[in-house]
Amino acid sequence: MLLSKSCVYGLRAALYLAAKKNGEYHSLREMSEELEISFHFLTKILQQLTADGLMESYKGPNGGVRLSRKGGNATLFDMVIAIDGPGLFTQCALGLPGCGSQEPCPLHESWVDTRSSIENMLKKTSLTKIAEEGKEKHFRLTADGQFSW
Amino acid sequence: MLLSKSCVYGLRAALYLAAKKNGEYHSLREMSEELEISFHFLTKILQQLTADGLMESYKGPNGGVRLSRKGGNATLFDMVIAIDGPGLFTQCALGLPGCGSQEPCPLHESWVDTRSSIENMLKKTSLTKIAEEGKEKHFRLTADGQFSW
DNA sequence: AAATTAAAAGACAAATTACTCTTAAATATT
DNA sequence: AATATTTAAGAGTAATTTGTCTTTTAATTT
Ligand code: SF4
Ligand code: SF4
Repeated sequence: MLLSKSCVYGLRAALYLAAKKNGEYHSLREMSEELEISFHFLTKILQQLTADGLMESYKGPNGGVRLSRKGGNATLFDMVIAIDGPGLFTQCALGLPGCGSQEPCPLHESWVDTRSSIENMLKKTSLTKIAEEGKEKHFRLTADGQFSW
Repeated sequence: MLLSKSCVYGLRAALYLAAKKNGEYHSLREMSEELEISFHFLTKILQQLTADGLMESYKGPNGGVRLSRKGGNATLFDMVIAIDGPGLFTQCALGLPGCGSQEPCPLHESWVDTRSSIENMLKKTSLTKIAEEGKEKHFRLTADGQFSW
């Protein structure tokens, strides 16, 4: 798997918030139900994202989470880094330490190419752009496609 | 992580055998020591590859494993499929079922592109080609670079 | 035939990832 | 002030991946 489940859930939640745009707080309960993600698990994941400054939260009635300024301008890459860390973009095809820093292997060139094609794709894709396209084209965020933007 | 550890170990072992080329059997003990992979774990992994017809094994003194005809002509893609299964090439960026078969999301196009760039890279890279280049250029198969072709 | 070598198979253990539950802290409403 | 709402934090459980150990099976050597 390219991305961990935590990461995928985090992305879905971030897209959810980006689509609602207006900087309102949305409760985790609401999000977990609409996105069909375990409430407590989602809580954990979004805690990471708020700790990382990509989201901000507010406690109490009508509280919830929303994208921070930083989060609103973020790309998929930023989200992936915040949750899965940089491993995907630094680690080596053969699991050897120090990719590229020592004598390379024949895989190196092709590997580094595809690795940065992943990286570039994630970097050029901003949350808000995706969310807008998502609303236009009615893409789904849930397995059953029941989620409406 | 793109590839599981099992998969990475399997690839290293396959490259090892491809580099030795002459269709001799190599014992798992020898390979596990040279490649610095746990003997028993490597055994399990290569059992999968022999079950899949990519390698063949021989018991008893001077026994071991070697690449089968099929394995000798295999690409990295074949190895990955045999160990990690097709998930990497079929699963979706957002973890939704049925990628592309239902209404797509805005991620779909970029996602499918990078996904097939991974796939193409693995498909165009044959084990034996890599092993030859590896010997020429003295690339490393182990963390410490001590392994010699 | 007996002993040795090496893979196959299966049970087991540790580590990581995925997920759940409970309690605490902050904010709002009454 | 008391109660309700909602996130934070932490402990605990389940599942998967990773790694180990033991026994069995096939082949060779003596
Ligand atoms: S050269 Fe190949 S083996 Fe060496 S670090 Fe880069 S990808 Fe890994
Ligand atoms: S369109 Fe997007 S969400 Fe839908 S299956 Fe393809 S990658 Fe996944």
